[in-house]
Amino acid sequence: MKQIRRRQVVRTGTTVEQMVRAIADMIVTGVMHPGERLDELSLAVRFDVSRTPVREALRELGAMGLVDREPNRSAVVANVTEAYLHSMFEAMSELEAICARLAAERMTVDERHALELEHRASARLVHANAQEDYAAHNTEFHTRLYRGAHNDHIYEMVTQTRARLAPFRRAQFRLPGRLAKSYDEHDVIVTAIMRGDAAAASQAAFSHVAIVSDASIVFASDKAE
Amino acid sequence: MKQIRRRQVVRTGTTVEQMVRAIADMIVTGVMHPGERLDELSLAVRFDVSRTPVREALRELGAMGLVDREPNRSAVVANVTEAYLHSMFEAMSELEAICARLAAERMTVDERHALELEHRASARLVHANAQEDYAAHNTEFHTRLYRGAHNDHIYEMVTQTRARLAPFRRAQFRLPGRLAKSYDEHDVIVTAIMRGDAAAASQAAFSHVAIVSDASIVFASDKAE
DNA sequence: CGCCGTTCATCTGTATACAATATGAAATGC
DNA sequence: GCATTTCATATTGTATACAGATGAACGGCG
Repeated sequence: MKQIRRRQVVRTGTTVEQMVRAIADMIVTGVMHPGERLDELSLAVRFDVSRTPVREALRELGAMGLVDREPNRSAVVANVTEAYLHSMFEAMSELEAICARLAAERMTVDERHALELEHRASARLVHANAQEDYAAHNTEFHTRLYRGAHNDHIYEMVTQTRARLAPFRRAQFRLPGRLAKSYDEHDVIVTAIMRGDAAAASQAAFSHVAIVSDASIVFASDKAE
Repeated sequence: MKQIRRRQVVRTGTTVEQMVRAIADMIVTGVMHPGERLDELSLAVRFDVSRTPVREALRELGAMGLVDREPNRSAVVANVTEAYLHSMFEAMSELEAICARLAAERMTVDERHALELEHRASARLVHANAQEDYAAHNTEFHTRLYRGAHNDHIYEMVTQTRARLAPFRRAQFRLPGRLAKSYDEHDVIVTAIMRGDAAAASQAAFSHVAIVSDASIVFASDKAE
């Protein structure tokens, strides 16, 4: 009498892994905001499963750092301290620098070519001030860098760090002129990588992320309620 | 009528967090070997809880990378590929280098002093060839470096990476002469940090870990059955 | 009028029951 | 005798039931 309406909600096979991805996605893409509650029952209803797999998903998200959990409290979208946020941005700079350096040394000819193409293609988006599309390109660009380092563990770390930072830098490309600056910075990185200049690539990648960090931290503190 | 016998086995409050730590510890300290099964029922009996919290602990360990999980199979102690192992060691070098650099720049006077004391104290262990004790000292020494970088996120990453590597470098100080070499390498790092030479500290830390990596990988492939 | 304790609703933590899947052994056909 | 199928058993995956904790509403009492 209480399961009259089934099958209305998320409509997946709904394994725990899929739930993890779905929830992580909501957090990373900003559908859910830091501090927002994730109560088990609501999620269970939403995904049309019992609380058991929901709990497992939440625990996994907790281990990833995307949600905060305390005993006998609902999990909440991770709401990091300003100090920790700063440490993540700094770590991100360091990781990007490493990736750029290794990429300059290790990328295959194909990878270099693809990176350059991706980069050149984004020029159009800058001129059109297509912020959404540029953001997507930006993700792709950086992912190519991370992959280009040819180190799976570093890739894991940088990807996870990036995911955890995502909720805090949503608005980065809204800053006036940021698109063009981003493009120029990418250009320096690409140029260095193309000529195999590890030091220059590393330096450029470090600054690039550091700049984004500064801007984002401002925004993050803006929307702190 | 069926809970006559409780409280016989592991004797903790046995929260999930404690189980995670306990199992992680068994893996990291080498009580359990890569590939070994972790079946839920055995663990449940062992910790005197039901399978539900055990499953959550295993999922968390899976997220940490300490155990591998596949659908409908028992979790097993993580058994990484040689390629991935190599990527972790390389990442470890990079992270250590970062920590040493930042530590050289940021450590407080007290921290520097404590690091130097810790280091000097270990000389005795080298002469006595006290491998176990030196291993403990070594952990402490590196932890001081990580903390000294004053970056919580990097600390998390390096700590987690170190934990995942632990099962694969158990025997590092068994190599003849390794203790003395380790001490000398630490010495270079400490000296550089004491005089605030970030570049030298970074370089020394990088090589130090890279050397350990080489040795460990040999050992790891030795004992691959 | 305000403070404190009680009660109740809500939610998490854990145990248990059951369903689904994989594994290994026995049995059967070739 | 070997391969294959079938079935039993062990183990994971999920749902449900219940116990414990937390927070809020309410009412008594100073």
